Amino acid sequence: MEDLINKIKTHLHLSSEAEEFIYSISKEKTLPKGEILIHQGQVVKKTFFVTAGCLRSYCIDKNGKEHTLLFAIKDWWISDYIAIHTDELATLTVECLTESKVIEFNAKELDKIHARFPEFESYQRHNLERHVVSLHKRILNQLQLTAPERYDLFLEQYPDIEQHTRNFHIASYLGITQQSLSRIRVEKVKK
Amino acid sequence: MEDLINKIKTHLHLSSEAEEFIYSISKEKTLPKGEILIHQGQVVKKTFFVTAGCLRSYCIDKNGKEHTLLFAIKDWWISDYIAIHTDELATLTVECLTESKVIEFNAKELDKIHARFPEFESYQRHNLERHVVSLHKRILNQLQLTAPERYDLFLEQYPDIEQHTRNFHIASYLGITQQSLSRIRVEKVKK
DNA sequence: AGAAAAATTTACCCTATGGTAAGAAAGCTA
DNA sequence: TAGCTTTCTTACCATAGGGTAAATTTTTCT
Repeated sequence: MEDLINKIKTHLHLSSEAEEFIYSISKEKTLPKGEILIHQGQVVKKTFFVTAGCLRSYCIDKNGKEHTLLFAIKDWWISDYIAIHTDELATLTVECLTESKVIEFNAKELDKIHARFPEFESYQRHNLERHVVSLHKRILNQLQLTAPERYDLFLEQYPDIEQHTRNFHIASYLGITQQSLSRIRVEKVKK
Repeated sequence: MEDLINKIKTHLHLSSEAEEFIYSISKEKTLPKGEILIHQGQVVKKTFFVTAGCLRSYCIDKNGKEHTLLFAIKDWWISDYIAIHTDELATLTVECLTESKVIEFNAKELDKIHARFPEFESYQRHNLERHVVSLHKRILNQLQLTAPERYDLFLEQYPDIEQHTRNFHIASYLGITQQSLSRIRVEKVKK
């Protein structure tokens, strides 16, 4: 819980009322590896702030193949924002890749923070702007880089994540098969 | 100019002061086809609201190939938000695909609207949330769909855009070559 | 309209990545 | 630690899409 409060405080003066509000609507949880927090096809009400461990969100396509949208480690948020903001059922699944600690919020309740404490508006706007930038970059990288280049970039961007993930998770993030990633890794070692 | 004001008014009560502010910091422009609004490698200061015509933003990779990030038609915003929000030089180029009308803003000045008229905060937050959702969907589509499927979806999402764009623009958005798109189009006609 | 430029199509072959399957390695559980 | 399960690697062949180039069509310019 401290982690979230501290993170906010680096960007914002947090009144004791606002801090109290955050406490009142959140629940800290420790989750085992493999736990599913959001199930594809179900209603999505929750959003999670990660304080330890590693989670990922992914969709399953018509052939049963998984495609990873996001890995979330300490200090990241994770949920199915497609579902939350379009009021549809989950297209994503969110699972714990390792034992993890999260702070759970009801997304609709959390949203009220902006009305009650307007100083959160611009904080949240900045978060969203940064997120948009990272998504723009990811799309451009997917368009212009080869699979080995994307893998190298991934390792730069998530330097410690291989402790937490299996290779097939990374492959499904990069848009290649597990076998291709395995070949790419072999080539890297040769050099 | 009316278009922008009207668009905002569908989401927000717009005070006459705020309307006045928007007028005071904006400039309406008619641009010929081929005009470049943002040049890769230069400082980005401006952002554009499109009221007529069609523009696109794209990057050029190390082999000289173009990759389209976004097409913008009536009522869309376009700029290089990577550059604006990271204070770096433009990685993108923004060009007019047809003669177009835009409302030009200095991005930093426009940003002040949130401090001066706080009601814009939540409006902008919602815009960003919707944009994030569309980017999440695009990434998932790129991961799970074949090129012909992505093309079909593109035609659904931008039903009238083929009037404005060349096929190689669309190919560079879908992440395929012009030649592949040509083959896909031939196959579609056969069915 | 006619010439020039640009875009599209088509054909050829090539390469990166996919699919399947089997064996090896690693990780988990009792 | 043994046995079971999952993941990773390797090998094979298959295929989607890429690269080059030339012919054709469309668009632009004067």
